[in-house]
Amino acid sequence: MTTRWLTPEEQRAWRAYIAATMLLEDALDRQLQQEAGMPHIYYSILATLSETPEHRLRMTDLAEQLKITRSRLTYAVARLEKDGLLRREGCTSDRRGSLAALTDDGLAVLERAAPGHVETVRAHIFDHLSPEQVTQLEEIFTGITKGLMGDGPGDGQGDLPWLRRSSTGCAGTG
Amino acid sequence: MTTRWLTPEEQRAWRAYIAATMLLEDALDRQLQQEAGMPHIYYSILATLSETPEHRLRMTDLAEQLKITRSRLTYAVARLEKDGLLRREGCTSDRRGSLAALTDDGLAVLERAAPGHVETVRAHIFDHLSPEQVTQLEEIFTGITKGLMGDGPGDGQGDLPWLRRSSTGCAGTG
DNA sequence: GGGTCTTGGTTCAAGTTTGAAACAAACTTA
DNA sequence: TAAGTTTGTTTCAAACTTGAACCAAGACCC
Repeated sequence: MTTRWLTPEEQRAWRAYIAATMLLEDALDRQLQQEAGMPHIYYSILATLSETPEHRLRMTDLAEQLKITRSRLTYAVARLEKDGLLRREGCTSDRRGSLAALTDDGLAVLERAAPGHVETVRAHIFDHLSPEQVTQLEEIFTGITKGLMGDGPGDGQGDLPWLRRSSTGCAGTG
Repeated sequence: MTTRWLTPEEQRAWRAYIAATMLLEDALDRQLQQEAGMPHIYYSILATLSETPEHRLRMTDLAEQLKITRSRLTYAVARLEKDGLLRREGCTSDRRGSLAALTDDGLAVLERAAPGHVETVRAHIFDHLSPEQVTQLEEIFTGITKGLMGDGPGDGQGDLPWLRRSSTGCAGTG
């Protein structure tokens, strides 16, 4: 079948998206590198852990929530552990499993960096958007995400990791 | 001043954006790695060159158009040159300058990969969007980009590189 | 119990990106 | 024209990411 090229409108939207994404990632990384000594995705790891009741999560759950590979997460967690911001724990109920658990230091770093991070996000994004545009933003990217998650390996239906297994089944030390 | 945290709506939008962006970058990189043996940004370098009349551009112009650092571009161009997909040329009118020029091989690779790339972009994005959403997407990200470009080093006004200097001032060999 | 398959996670080597420092040509100014 | 400054680009070392290969533990099957 002959290629369905992008229309001029689509091209403009696509280029605008790419440009903004590049600049935004850069701005977030720079800000967090300055104020927390780590790139954005590392900060997100800490933030995600802090949102669970036990402040800990299995590696695979963490990776799937953040949409990164397990390999990438392994290295990131190793670095954060070396810095004392989180700790690894074995999983008692499934001895293959590993948990990443936020330390007090990690939580402190997170709380110190959060205001600056939020301010950056707000300044670069939400200050430019009307409430309707915020809604549009969510709808657009939720749809895209759904499409991208159905594609991957899996059955395309029950593939959402947080529906598959209890993440807290291992957090017995809390 | 006390932190202006994100509202629940903003949080949802932000998370949707982050998730989609991660998955999308992955999907594009994987597709282009498969079909063209290079990551998305490398493909974009070739694509950008192909859009100029002379199929060549100065390093700084290329970097600014793609929103990447000059350092990153230097390494990427070195790799692409090693692969024979582009060639470096000196700039005659300003002997500090370097040009990257698309080779015939580079153009061939680009043309072979383009349909698959466009199809991926379409399948993952535009197939999920109404025409109104395409317009919204452009407006939202154009605004964000403008904000991010005003911030950086520069006077915040005439800082658009393509208005500063003729890029073709060096392309004398065409 | 002994195969086999799957799942959770790490490791390896190669490739990519980063930010700062270095370099060189052009511009400015005295 | 000899500083000193700015601009265009590369280089360096360290950090990060990738995909494939690997290992170990659970699950399944007879």
